[in-house]
Amino acid sequence: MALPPFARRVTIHDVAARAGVSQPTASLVLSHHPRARVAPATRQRVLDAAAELCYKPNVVAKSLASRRSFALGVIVPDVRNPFVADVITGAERVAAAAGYAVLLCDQSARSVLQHLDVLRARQIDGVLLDAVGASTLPDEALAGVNVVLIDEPSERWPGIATDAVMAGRLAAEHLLELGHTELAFIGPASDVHAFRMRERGFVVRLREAGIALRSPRLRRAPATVAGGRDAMRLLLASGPRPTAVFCANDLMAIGALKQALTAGLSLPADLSVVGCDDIELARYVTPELTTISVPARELGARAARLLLQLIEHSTKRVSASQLLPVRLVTRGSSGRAPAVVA
Amino acid sequence: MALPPFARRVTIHDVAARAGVSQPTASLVLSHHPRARVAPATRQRVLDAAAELCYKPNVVAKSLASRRSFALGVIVPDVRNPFVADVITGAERVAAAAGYAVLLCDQSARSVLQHLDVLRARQIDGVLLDAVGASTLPDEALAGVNVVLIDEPSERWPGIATDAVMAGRLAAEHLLELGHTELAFIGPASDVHAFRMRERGFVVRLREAGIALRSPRLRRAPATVAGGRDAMRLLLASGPRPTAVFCANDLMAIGALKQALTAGLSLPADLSVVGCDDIELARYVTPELTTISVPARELGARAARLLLQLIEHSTKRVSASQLLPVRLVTRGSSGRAPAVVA
DNA sequence: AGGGCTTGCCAATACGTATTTGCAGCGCAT
DNA sequence: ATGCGCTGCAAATACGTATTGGCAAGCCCT
Repeated sequence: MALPPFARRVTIHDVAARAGVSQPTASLVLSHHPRARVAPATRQRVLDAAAELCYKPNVVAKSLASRRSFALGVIVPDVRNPFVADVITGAERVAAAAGYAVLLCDQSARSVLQHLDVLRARQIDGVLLDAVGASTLPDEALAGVNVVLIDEPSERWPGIATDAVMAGRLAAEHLLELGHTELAFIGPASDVHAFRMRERGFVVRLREAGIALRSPRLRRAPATVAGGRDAMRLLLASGPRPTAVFCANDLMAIGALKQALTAGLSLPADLSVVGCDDIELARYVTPELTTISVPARELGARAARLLLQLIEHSTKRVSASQLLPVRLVTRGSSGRAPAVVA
Repeated sequence: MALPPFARRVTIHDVAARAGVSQPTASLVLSHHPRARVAPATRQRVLDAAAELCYKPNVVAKSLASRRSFALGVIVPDVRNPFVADVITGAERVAAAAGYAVLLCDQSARSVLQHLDVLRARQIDGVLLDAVGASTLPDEALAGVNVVLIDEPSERWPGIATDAVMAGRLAAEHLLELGHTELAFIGPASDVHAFRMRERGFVVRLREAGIALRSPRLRRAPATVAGGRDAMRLLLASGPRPTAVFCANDLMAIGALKQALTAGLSLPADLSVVGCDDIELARYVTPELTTISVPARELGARAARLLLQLIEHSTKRVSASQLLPVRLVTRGSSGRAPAVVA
């Protein structure tokens, strides 16, 4: 049943007319209302008519009438971060499978608050906030929206997070086992919970081993390759060189690693570098990056599933936020501590 | 003027009531209708009322009434491809600045045709198709939608592309200048125009230099790191080794480069590798990747601007598709051809 | 002074769907 | 036979905005 050119889109009224029923009846049938009292024969006529006319419901009208948009917002710091891209991929697949669209909201395009305003104006059904500093938002910013936080546990909103403290601990333990005692940390001075916890896990585990991380060996920089590079440059320029560095994410670690090579160090003989996230490119730098693997896509997928539950079952309180496990992936950028420390 | 808790959202009716005018008048004022005949005093009362009530228009209702969604769809093969992420970033910024939202449509979540259906149902105002094989779509798939193709020139739809043929030529010229005569190409067997043109430019330029690219040195693989790695493995296993390889994108080049190192070659002494795109990580592999720089973000931004023009001025025929220039970025992965070829 | 034109606004309607309510007709029990 | 409850549907209304048409008041002109 080909559409004539320039045909007006077929609406539910057309379907109703062809089936010989009223528009509300057609709506009842087509929205698959569970306890809809419609005679089987009538239902079939409506379904046939819809099929013959290739009826596609107008989501906008549906949204207005039902006050649901069948869309999720995903607010992220930067799509270009491969970890973030993985999270988005996981979330979008789940959303698409459930019939939801995904509105991409990058912090580089608008602020989080602006994005939330826009999403509200679109009657968004739910919002995923990924590592965007949700805890620093004013209370009313998220009022009345279904929200799931990614990698940022909170008592106020449900969330899915990875075991960031454990990530830090694993990195520390790995380096301790390799005999390192001169350690450093590079991470952002950000509000993002996961970064803070990775740092905390690392620092605490070192303290348990009797090692204190003093200020020059605790460097702050943006969570990017350039940030890691700059931090490493400063680290090498200030005081006695550490023999191992843990970076808050792989991008920083790659920058740090690269800078160390540029400075003439050989890795891992002179210096071990450990990252966090296990992005695909961790395997493609030289030496390959030892890192803490974090299930990014799974993180996005679970967050989306949780959000859909919130929306569809309007669950008030969801089970306590979930923690996804992380694991150490040993590659070439980490090795035994040099025998003698300068 | 704080909102009372659980307040119904303020609608244009509330604004009209407070300003003492009818709803249509309020609508006239608030939609900034250009030639709206409204007395200045009335206009001001409406604006004041809107400000006092913190009126935020409901985009869904607006969409239904105006048959525009103020949203763009961006259909891409994979957000996790850093080049694609850059394109998206450019597009989203432009869209956001113009008040449009961006619906992310990843091929891994739904097929292009499905995405187009979904977008149509949402009354999408326009769609950006990035390297998604638009030329292979059935004609009716894009009927009635504003479309701008990215990196895939076509007579049927407007588009923004990069000079892919030139990219291939530049790579060829660079390697020829370095004295290479044993060359190879690694690229996907895909419908994506840019990849085909990069290949063509490379092959044609070599032919001009009297060099024919025969089959074992023209390898097909998916446009990913893994694809590049596998292709390089096969390349090294079959017949006399080439001294230089051009890859259709940086991801493949990184995989190829890595595999060559694994095989014990030293770069660029034994083998030169050239990529295409200049993604950020091209600078962070070792050796740093020589590549053809392609303005990804600019590509996305221009495509979005063009699409907005199409939408807002409903231009029938846009100026012929634009071609963005590319340039060679020489780094460590390419060098002079070995003196003696085995 | 009266007719035409402009100005400023409102009433009515449209957009396409969901939902609520009410009304026939039927079977059943008395 | 009469009342009651149930079934199956349609009529009416809502969602929040944009747009069209028309009407009254005021102006200018002759």
